[in-house]
Amino acid sequence: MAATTQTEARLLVVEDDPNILELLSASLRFAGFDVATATSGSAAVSAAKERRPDLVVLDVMLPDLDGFEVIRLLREGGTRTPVVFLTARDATDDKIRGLTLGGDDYVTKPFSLEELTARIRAVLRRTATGEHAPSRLTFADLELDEETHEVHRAGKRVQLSPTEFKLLRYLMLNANRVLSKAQILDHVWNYDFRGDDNIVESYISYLRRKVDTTQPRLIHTLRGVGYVLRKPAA
Amino acid sequence: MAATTQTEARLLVVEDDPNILELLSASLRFAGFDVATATSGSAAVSAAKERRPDLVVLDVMLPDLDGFEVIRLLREGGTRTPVVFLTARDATDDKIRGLTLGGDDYVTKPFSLEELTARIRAVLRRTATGEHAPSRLTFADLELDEETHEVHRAGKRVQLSPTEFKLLRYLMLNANRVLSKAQILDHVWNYDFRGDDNIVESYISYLRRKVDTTQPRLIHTLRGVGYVLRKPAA
DNA sequence: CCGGCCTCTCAGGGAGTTTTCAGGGGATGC
DNA sequence: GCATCCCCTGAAAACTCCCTGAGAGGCCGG
Repeated sequence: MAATTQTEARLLVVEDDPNILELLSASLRFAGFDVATATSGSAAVSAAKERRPDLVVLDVMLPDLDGFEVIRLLREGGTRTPVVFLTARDATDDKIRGLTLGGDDYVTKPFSLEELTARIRAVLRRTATGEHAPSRLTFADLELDEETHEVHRAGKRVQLSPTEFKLLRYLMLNANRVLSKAQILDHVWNYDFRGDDNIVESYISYLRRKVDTTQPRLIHTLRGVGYVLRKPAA
Repeated sequence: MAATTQTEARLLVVEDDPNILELLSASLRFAGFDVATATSGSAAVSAAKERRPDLVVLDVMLPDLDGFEVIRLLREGGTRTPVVFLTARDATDDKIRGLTLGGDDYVTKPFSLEELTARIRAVLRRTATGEHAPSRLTFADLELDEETHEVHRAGKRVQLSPTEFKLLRYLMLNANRVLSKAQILDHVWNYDFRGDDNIVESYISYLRRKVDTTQPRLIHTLRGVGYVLRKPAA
């Protein structure tokens, strides 16, 4: 995905399912993060002590220690590394609650990569030394605020559904880059989605109606290739 | 979540239960306080002498000295640091009673973070040099007074139950920020609450009926995301 | 001990959102 | 010009999430 120049934050991704781990590390690397991995709780603890990551992406269910244990061990060591947990959908787990207190966050499986990277960015933003890193993306006269979930086109506020919002954010993070429908599906939709490409066309259509009715048009179709967000050629 | 920029007051949190200590220090830090911790009465005394905190959050039940002893030792040393005590629910202890006289306060376990931070703010406000820091929150034509517990909408007095009041205060402290139901649950409800999200929906519904019946509507639902207190789109 | 307020749960209904499907139209290539 | 492929979009089905009324249970004050 995005060479969104993530200022090279160091991540530690902890996940025992090799498929998901591969998916995560590949796409987070591509998003510009410096990624290390671990497949068990104990390995995670030592890796974290050694590499001192800026943030840990941590599956709650691990073969040996569970995610909370891992964090407890790390924090006993005095490190206050922020965490984004990965949890099962139905996890009404007591411990999950309380996570939003210390600036940590969580994402429920199955998630979309857009969702996960957005949470990671948000947590890093909050814990960044310089107080308020901007949570606002802009492109031409388009503005999207990740914190307030507000979108403006040419100064006018636009209401978007969750999927529309994620799609637009993905386009904006990758402005001027052509994105295939498969690519969009892989990033914006949950990784277990098994529908067809047409849904991307549908959502592009919705987005155009809501944010691309004024000149100049910003969302362009490249027939047989994909879509791209860009200003028309000069 | 509250980057409510707490003017960086220095706190000393004294609590022997590691889970609660972690909960407290993480969230108070995140609320903008400069937090130091201690897990015993004697450690608390020396930490307080060394760091000179603006306020001490002090569990009454400690392994060595009890909270009152700690305070006695400190005050013998001439320091007049304000305190917020943490006590068990049933502590009908006489000593607790006298606390509110000296400008100190107490919160009974299990508490909500909203409750605790509100008490801390109130005590700091009272002991602040500049006499009366404002205890009134306002947003649009909504007014909430933390001291008198009065709420007005468009100049008209509104009666709220305790939970409704805490929820509204939390929304107002975080105006224009989107709050998920999980986040609201974490902050407004006691930390041992084990119910589901629906209770937040219920209380939002109560609040709307009491304070959001007039135009413009201020409490908005962001489907699939959370709630936000804000003025309608420009 | 009774009544009233408050908290919390449950479930039905409704509104908004996601997904699918199919027809039509424009672009592309022959 | 014609056939084909790809994309666009309206419509509707399927689904999810949210709102709210009703009521149980607890707590407090009378």
